[in-house]
Order: sequence, then structure tokens, then C-alpha cells
Amino acid sequence: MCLANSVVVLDFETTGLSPDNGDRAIEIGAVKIVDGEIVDSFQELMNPGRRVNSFIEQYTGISNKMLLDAPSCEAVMTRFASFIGEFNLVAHNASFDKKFLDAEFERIGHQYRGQFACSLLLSRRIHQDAPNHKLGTLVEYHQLPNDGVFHRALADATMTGYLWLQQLETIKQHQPQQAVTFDKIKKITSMTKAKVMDYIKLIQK
DNA sequence: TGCCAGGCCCTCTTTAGGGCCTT
Repeated sequence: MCLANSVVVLDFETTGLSPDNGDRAIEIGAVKIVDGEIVDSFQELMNPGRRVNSFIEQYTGISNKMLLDAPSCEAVMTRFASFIGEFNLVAHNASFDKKFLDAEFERIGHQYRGQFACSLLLSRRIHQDAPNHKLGTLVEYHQLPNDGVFHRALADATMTGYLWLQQLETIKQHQPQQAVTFDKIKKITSMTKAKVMDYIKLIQK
């Protein structure tokens, strides 16, 4: 049985939206959660081998100058592979981060065993009353700890980690006799919204 | 700034279209 309270929560900053269009990672941030506590973190800039456009510089605060002396994606991703080990993985809109993780790992010939879960899909199901499911909105909605920094990898990964723990607590409150396993989370996120409400009676906040 | 992508999900749907999310 694999509990959902021991995971690695990760977030990429990238040059764009699609590795299929040649976009690369420029920063990876992650927190390691064990038994519901953040016990470790990872953050590194990486040089994508190309200039990032002005929008990305402004959006992330990561400048071309900052990336000039950063280690290569390959070097950083090799260290990140060691960091995640065989942990299951969580990200906000995981399909996006999984694309980049798969693309960057493919470049170094690394395969990982962990499964992915998505805090955005989970939020859409168990907090259907939220104004929207953007990370920033959910941080404010749930009054999660934050330092006011957004769109940097470790900051976003840390906030997503707190969001994940909040989501596990919501599920646990309504099924206190059952362990919240990673498989249960995957099951909930694969349900329709209507079925989730039948499966688990939810408080709204 | 929101074009570029793509998965998810809703509906005035399924022979489709468009909004939500991520950078």
C-alpha cells in the first residue's frame, strides 16, 4: 500500500509550453513529503542552450543572464533523478510537468518508476466550489503558507505541496477510517465530478 | 501579451467547439 502523504511535488519553469516545439526546462523545483511533512527540497536553474524570450523573463523573473552560468539541463536532471528516486510524483496540471520531465529524462536516458498525480484535477473534483483552480487562487482560497513568490519553481512546488496536504486532509475528514493511498487519489481524479460527490461526501472548504 | 501545445472537461455534445490550466 502506497500512501499519498509521501510524494515528491515538482514544478518546472520552461522556455514555453511544449517540448515538442523545442521548448526546454530552465528551472526545476521540488519538495519531498514524507508522512505528511516536507523533509527535503530541490531547486536548480539550468541552461537550456538558447535564449528565453522577454515574456518568460518577465513571467518567471529568470533572466538570460541568470541562465548563462547555470549548469546544463543534463547535469541538473541527473541530480534531480537521484532526488526523486522511486517516489510518486505530484504537480499542478501534471500533464504539463510530466511532458517536460519525460522529455528531459529522455535526453539523459533515465526512466523513473513513480506515478504522477495532479493537484489541479483533484481540486476540480473535491473543491468544486473554488473560484477557479489556478495555483495562486487555491493558495489564497485555502489560506496556504506562502512567501508571495509565484512562478518560481521551488515556490510553486512548495505551495503545491501544501495544497496537496490540504487535499489529503479533506479526503481524510470524510473517510476517516480509510487510509488515503496514492491509488485512491488516482481513482478520484479519474472519476467524473458527479461520481466523486457520490463517492465521498465533501465539505466545501 | 497571449499567439504557439495538449489534456481535461463541460455542453446548446459525441459527425464539435470552446474554456481552463500549465510556461
